[in-house]
Amino acid sequence: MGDHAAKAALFEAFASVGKALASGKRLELVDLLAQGERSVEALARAAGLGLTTASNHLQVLRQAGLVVTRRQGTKVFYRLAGTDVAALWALLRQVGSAHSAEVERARAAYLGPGDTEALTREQLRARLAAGEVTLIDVRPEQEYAAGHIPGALSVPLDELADRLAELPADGTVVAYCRGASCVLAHEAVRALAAHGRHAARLADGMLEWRLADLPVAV
Amino acid sequence: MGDHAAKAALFEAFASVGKALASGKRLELVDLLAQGERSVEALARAAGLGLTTASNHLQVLRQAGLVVTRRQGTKVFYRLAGTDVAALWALLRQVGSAHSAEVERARAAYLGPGDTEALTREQLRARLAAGEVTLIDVRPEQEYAAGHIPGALSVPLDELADRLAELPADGTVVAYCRGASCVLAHEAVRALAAHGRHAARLADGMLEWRLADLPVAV
DNA sequence: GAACTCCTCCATAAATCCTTGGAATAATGT
DNA sequence: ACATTATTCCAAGGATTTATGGAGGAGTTC
Repeated sequence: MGDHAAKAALFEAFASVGKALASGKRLELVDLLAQGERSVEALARAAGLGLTTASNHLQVLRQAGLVVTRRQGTKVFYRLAGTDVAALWALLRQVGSAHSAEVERARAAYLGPGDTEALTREQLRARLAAGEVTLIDVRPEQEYAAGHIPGALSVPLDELADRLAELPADGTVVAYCRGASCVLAHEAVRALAAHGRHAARLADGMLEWRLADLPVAV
Repeated sequence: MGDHAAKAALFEAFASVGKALASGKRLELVDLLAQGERSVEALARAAGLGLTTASNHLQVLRQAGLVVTRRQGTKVFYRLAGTDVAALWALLRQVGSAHSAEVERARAAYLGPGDTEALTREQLRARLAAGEVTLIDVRPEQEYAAGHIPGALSVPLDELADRLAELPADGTVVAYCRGASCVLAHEAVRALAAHGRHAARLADGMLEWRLADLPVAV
């Protein structure tokens, strides 16, 4: 009947999923994995973690069922266990942004002043279809290769300053990156504006684009 | 620029939302709050927690922005900070059920054999509209009062055995409760079947009904 | 099979979290 | 003012989690 122990066990099982989301380091890993699969070493480097530390965190994520692995040669590639995991990460972020003052403060401090022009996905699609904008993907090239918005040009943020010549001088350039809390597009817009270009950014990023089931090019 | 400390701070801020979801006890509180607001004492009693323990957990949830409070006289009522929080809880459960073997095991152990007939929301609406079924809400009366499916009769599980006379002997009775991992409807169906009634349950429950923006009676 | 790469497992110390009782606070009633 | 009810704050122990080195396993190359 009202089996107390069984109920507690079920909620503890759900909590182990919550626990997986209870560390900033692990969330960084999830955020990276939402862009595509990666090896342990690549994840550790990208997240600035020690190898064993990264491996430990990945075990926690795996135990909770959020990620799965694939072995290729000596390397082990991790990826998210499903679209629903990406959706969970996106929703966690949204809830935090909507209700936590602490998140809002940290968001503003990291992303910078919210004065850059932002386009919704729908606006971007319309302006892309009309040929009114040049779209650039400012994530690292590897992430572009794992899937990007059709029509986007890969211009990693590092290379942006050197590759301004490739972008039309008079049109609007729209930058996008990983997702709603990714800093790359913000910085790209500021850099472009500093060079006198008219620039805007996609309000969120590739994560939300995929979740909206919009077409993805590879 | 690539301000490492600011990025870490933002992800830690998101993680504090994750931490709020990292305890089975807190998830029980969230599950209760998804049914409607309650006082601290009522929550502690319903979740089987010490008063100070419950208050502590509620502080964690509040700090993360998942719940908000309202004072009325000497009592403090807690409620979820928004629909998105309920959605987050529902999605966390779904992800756990989909990918974690541990969750599946605990779910089966708590909810019992999955042999009871389940209806989707759409099926239920159609059969209700056609007058083919009697719908009963087997949650505690207080939760029914805070909002229920239109046309449902309040028959808390405790009272079900004594109130069989109120239910048609030859029709189908459909029971529902809090949500997808709530045991009440499962037990109600088993109890009804044991008394020779034809019974089924709504596959999920009130939480998902609200999230689907279906009409709610009060 | 020896050397090598990549990753996981284990042990440990530091940090953090959970639970619990008792004191403090806030609103209400006498 | 004082007592009462409902909740939060504080402190302390015990349990859990985290970061990090070093040992061990799996797969590849020679």
